[in-house]
This record gives sequence, C-alpha cells and structure tokens, in this order.
Amino acid sequence: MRGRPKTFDRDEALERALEVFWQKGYAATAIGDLTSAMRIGRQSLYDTFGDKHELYLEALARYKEMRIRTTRDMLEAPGSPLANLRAFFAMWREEATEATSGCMMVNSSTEVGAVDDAAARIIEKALARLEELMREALERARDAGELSELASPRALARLIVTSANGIAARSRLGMTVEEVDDVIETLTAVVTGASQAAVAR
Amino acid sequence: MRGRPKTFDRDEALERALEVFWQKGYAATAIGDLTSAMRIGRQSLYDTFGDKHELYLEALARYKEMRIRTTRDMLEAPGSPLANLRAFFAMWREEATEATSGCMMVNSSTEVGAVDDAAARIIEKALARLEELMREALERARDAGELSELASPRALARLIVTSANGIAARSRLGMTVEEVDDVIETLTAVVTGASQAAVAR
DNA sequence: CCATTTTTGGACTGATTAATCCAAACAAGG
DNA sequence: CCTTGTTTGGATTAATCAGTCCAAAAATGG
Repeated sequence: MRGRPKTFDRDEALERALEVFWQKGYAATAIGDLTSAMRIGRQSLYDTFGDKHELYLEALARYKEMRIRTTRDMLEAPGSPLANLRAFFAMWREEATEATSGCMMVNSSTEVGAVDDAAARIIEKALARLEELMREALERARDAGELSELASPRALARLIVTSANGIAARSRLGMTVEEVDDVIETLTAVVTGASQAAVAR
Repeated sequence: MRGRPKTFDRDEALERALEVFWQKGYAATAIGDLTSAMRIGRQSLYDTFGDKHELYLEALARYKEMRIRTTRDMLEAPGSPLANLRAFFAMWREEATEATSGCMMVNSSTEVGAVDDAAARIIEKALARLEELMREALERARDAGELSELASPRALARLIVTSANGIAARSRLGMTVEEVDDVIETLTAVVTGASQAAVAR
C-alpha cells in the first residue's frame, strides 16, 4: 500500500450520516450537515460515497439491516416466544417515548417514497421482512402453547407492524407514555387473546 | 366596491394548494408548483396568503378540518353505530389502495413535525380529536348493544387511529388490497370481539 | 373618462444548494 | 527523498429557491 492511508472509518462515517438523515430527512439535510457530522471533508464524502442520493440510499439500507437484525435478535431469542414478543413491545415503547426520530423507513416513505423508486424498494422489502419475522414469532408462540390458535398469523403480524409504523410517525411530534401504552396494551391483549369486545347477541 | 374584483376564489385556490402540499410535502413544493396548480399569479399568492409557510399552515388546517368533518359525518351517521364503523374502515381501505398521497398530517409529522411547532400543534389537536370521535363511536356501538363491554374504549380508539396512521404512511409506497385488508379485518375482529388468540392454560 | 383595485409576469435580490475543480498539506512505502 | 494516494478547504459553477418590486393590463364603480 502506497499513499496516505484513509484516516476515517467508512462505517463510522456512514453511521453518522445515517443519524443525520434519520433525524432531518433527505431534503432538509445539507452536504455541510453531513460533512460536519461525519467529520470528514467534502471531497472525501464525494470520493467515498458518490453523491448525496447514493449516500442516502446506503444509509437507508444500513438502517434497514440494523432494524431487521435487532428485531430478529429480539424475536428469536432463546426462551419464551411470548416473552420475546413482550420485550419487542417494550423496546418499541422506549423508542417512541424517548426520541423523536421515529423510524427512518417511515420518514422516508412519506418524504420521498412516491418519487424515489430505489428508496421505495428498500423499504418495501424491509417491511415485508419485518412482517415475516413477526408472523414467525407469533407462530412460535402458538406452537409453544403460549397462545391458542391464531385466525391469521400473517394478518395479525401486519396489524402489529402497521401499528409500529403509526407509532413511529406519531412519535415525531413527541408522545407520552400513556399514549404509547394504550396502543401496546391493546395489541398485547389482542395477541394474548384477552377479548376487547365480544359480539352481542 | 371600487377597483377590479378578485377573479379567483380564495377557497378554491387554497384547496389546490392543499393538494400539492399533500402530495409533495413542504420542502419539495416550489412556489411555481403552487401558482400553476392554484392558477393564480405569484403576486396574488403573496398578497392573499402571506408567504409559503403561512399558506402551508392554512392548507394543513384546512386538511385537518376536512378530515375531522368526514370522520365525524361518517361515524355519527344515523343508524347502526357498528355499521358506521365498518363504513369508516371501508373508506380508509379505498383511500389506501387507490392513492399514494397518504394522510397530510402523517406526512407533515414525519417531515416537519420536529421543527415546525405550529404544524405540530395543529396535528396533535387533530389526532386527539380523531381519537375522541373514534372512542365515542365505539361507546355508541357498545351502548346500542352491538358490542359487549369494552375494556378501554379510549385505548382501542388509539389503536385504530394509530393503525390508520401506519396505513397512511405505508400507502405512500403503494399498497395492495390484500395488505390493507389484513389490517382492517384484524381490527374489525378485535372490535367485534372475535378473538384472534386466547391465552393458553 | 377617471379613480381604484387586482392580476399578471418579468426583472431582480440575496441566499442556498449540490457538485466539481484544484492546490496545498499530509502521510505512508519504496 | 520521491512517488503515490488521501485529506482538506477554498474557489467556482450553475441551478434553484423564496420573496420583493414594478409596470402594464384589466376590470369595476362613480
């Protein structure tokens, strides 16, 4: 290897770019915001990551991987599948009340989803994967005897992921614990079968 | 009245601005996009609506009113409260599958919610009102004997509105009928009390 | 016809943007 | 020390943006 070696870590810089895009979105993020957060020069950014849009897509893909990994690790942890589901809800609750970043994929959907096909494809695949992980977790809980029959694990998984997306959107404005808890407790009751209502007659 | 009379309808122009902001968001909408959609000159826009941000807030407030009005009209229609709830779900389903505009309040939350206090306040109040309308509708259905006891009408209302927000975010990427139906059918089952799962043991 | 007001659009300002170019500093290996 | 490659930041470009100013045209009432 000849020449001056790279002094910054590509992954670290990408991670810092991710945080800026996650918080501020695509359009509102200026190159200067990125270089200062990433602590690299402007030219290094273009040399290393292409342009702003490429960097955004790479950050979004990284976010997607992170989100899928943590979800899978949580839901597929050893032990009680139902306890894992509860732990997942708890994590989600913490995130919604302690931060206003929301979910980068939800933010991206609403901001650029309709015009950025590459971003849309990343998000669509990620949401499908998250639904799959959730469905499998529900089925494991059922197979372990912690839940009785589920009418449609897939449909229930979709409701859960959709609700998570709704919470994420809302948390951009700031959410109280009470607001999140209402949603989570109701969903938990649905999953565990405590009926919220019963058809009369 | 002396002088040339106004030739455009302020409400119509505002409605057209609303549609642009709804579809494209705040930052991505240029003044030129607005004037051409509103079919008025640039100076008329500034004279009539102040500046871009004021116009956005007014459009957002108009959207909020529209959304609350249609929701209330639907949920408070004469006849069966439960049928009204089902009609509400049906409308929501149509919107999610036939358009990619989503919900302007959800779009606004994720884009400017964290930095635009005026917009945030409009949205927070609107969501609280929608939750209230939904809670009241659930209570009417219960009181009419169409649903049995509800553990927490408020919590259930929050789950429903949150899911609607999640669907709205997701619909920006385009949604299939199947995806929406899974969520709506599960929610309907929750409301009507058809158990999705029961605690084992 | 004149006064009044509105509409329209071009010219303009000032700021900001993404992106490129370039030169100087810098750091390693041969 | 010299070659190679990297980092940095200033200069620059070309585009875009919101917003203001202004003048001409248009439409009404007196």
